[in-house]
Amino acid sequence: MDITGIELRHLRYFVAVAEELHFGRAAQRLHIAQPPLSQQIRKLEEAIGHPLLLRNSRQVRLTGAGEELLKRAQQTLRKVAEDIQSTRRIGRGEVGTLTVGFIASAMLTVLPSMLSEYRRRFPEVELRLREFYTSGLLDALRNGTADIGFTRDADQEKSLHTEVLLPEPYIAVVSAQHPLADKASIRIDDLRSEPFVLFSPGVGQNAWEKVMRLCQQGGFRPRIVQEAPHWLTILRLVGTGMGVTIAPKCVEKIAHQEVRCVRLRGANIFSHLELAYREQSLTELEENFLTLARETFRQ
Amino acid sequence: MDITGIELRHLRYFVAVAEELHFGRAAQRLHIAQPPLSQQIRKLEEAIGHPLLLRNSRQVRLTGAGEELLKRAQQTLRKVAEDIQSTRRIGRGEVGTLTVGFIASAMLTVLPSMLSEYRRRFPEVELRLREFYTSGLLDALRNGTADIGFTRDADQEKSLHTEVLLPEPYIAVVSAQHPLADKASIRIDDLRSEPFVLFSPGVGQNAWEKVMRLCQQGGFRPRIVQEAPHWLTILRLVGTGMGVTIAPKCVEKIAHQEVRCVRLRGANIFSHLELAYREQSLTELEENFLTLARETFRQ
DNA sequence: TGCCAGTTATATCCATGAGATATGAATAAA
DNA sequence: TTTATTCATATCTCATGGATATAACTGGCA
Repeated sequence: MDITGIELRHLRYFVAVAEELHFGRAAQRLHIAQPPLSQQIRKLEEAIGHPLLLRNSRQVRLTGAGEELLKRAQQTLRKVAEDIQSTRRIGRGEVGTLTVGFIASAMLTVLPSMLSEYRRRFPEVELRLREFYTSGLLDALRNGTADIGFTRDADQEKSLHTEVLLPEPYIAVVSAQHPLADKASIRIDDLRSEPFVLFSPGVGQNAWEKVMRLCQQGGFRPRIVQEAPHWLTILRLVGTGMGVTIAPKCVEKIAHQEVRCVRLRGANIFSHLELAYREQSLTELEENFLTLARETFRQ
Repeated sequence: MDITGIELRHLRYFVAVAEELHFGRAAQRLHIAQPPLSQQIRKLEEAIGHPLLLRNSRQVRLTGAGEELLKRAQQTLRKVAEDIQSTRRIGRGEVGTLTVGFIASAMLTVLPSMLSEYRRRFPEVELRLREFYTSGLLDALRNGTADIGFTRDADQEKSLHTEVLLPEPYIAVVSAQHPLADKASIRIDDLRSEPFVLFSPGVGQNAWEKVMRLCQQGGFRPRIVQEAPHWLTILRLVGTGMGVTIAPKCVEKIAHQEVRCVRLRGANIFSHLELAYREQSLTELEENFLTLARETFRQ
């Protein structure tokens, strides 16, 4: 038997004998009989090429080589146990790094409390948060810059999987001075002749088209007087009377005094907050995160 | 299979697959067929409780847990190899510490060059040298303060083994002014009426008795006027004309102008320079030293 | 001196399981 | 669709780890 024939079994047995200095007690501790223990120790000694234990039928002692190997084998056994623990913790998704991309409006939902809960449950996962527009987030997911993304109305992509977390109705946002400002609800075609301030189309083809289709159902094409990249900007502009906008319902959370949010009656198109990730190769880390996300948004 | 069922074999196999990312090539590298390799990897995954490799029949990839285990298993395999190397070096007696005790007169023989040669051959052995009288050296050997001793005419001790390295004839040392000073050789009974300066009897019963027997063969009991613990002291005293002495032949190496060394004709008692050590449990380190000592003194 | 007790080594047998061979299943490329 | 590649499954064989029984050795004790 050469070195490649040495197994952890030999080290476990040797450590037991070296610690007990007694084959019988060591065998008991290992839950095997004494003769096979003697045999395995002999094989180890043959593989190493030197005696490790001096036995006369009255006492067992370690040779110098045996003392050295005892010290090192104890280390090795401890190390292997630790290695397995550590591997299991990663396997359970308890340790590691997870980069989560999100669009700004996702932070207007239960996402913040979900992230908070995740940190509580998995304190040893380093959670990196990065804000994107949906289109940029899809790129980031594809090239691995982000592991999981919260997107809105993402375009379908091969290699990326998306699932709807939260379907939100659209609302109209108008200036507080606007004639429609105090209505409980309006119909989309009430806005046909209004100037529009809309989210920039660069954020995603699909998101843009949903708004266009909504207007189309009202029988008009919106007259766009301004585009802007953030809902806060858009709401401020709407507040000045520059125009009206159509937004997912969650945006009402950041509505201020100068604007009013009005429900859109009869609209059957929804804005979708989605969970997006690379289809293949979900780690346990990612699975754990996804599971919590689904649970949180289901309510 | 739980953790105690994990063997180095599993780690070796896993590292091969994880490095090759290909079961077939890994199996070749391990000189086994592919199916048993797959089986062993599966067992390892079951023991750990998490998948380590993601395989679809086109490619093999590591999971996060797999990457962790790969890194750690590589370390473990390297460590075990180093442990065995290190153990073997100690087994070969190439590393360690050896305490050698000796009597002063041993340094008048080939011992110094033997020690020099030993250091050349075993540079990683720390050689500790301690000077004793024979009786003290035997104590030191018994209680483990010294591992190997160079003694002279040691008393027999159970548990200590002694072997003769160098039988030396006795010589007479007289003052340069002494009537016998210029004889090529004398007989022991030529000294019958001389005053004697002798080595202290405390150094050992046997050594003392040998000198007594030598005188007895000359038909007299020596008249001892002085005892001293070092040959250099004795020779100085002899040089002053205080008396004569009987010494092992090697002492002539430190004879100075005021004394003369004279061969003793017809004496058949020899002083023995010996090698002494605990009988049981000679380490390779000690064996190597003893072998070189025997070789050196044989010449 | 010889017997006893305690301990390790040896002999032999059995059963587990590591590994081989043959084949199936899955998937990407042609 | 076919083919080539690759991993998994099924089955068999044989090596070997472990059990049992016993021998050999050694120190203590009568």
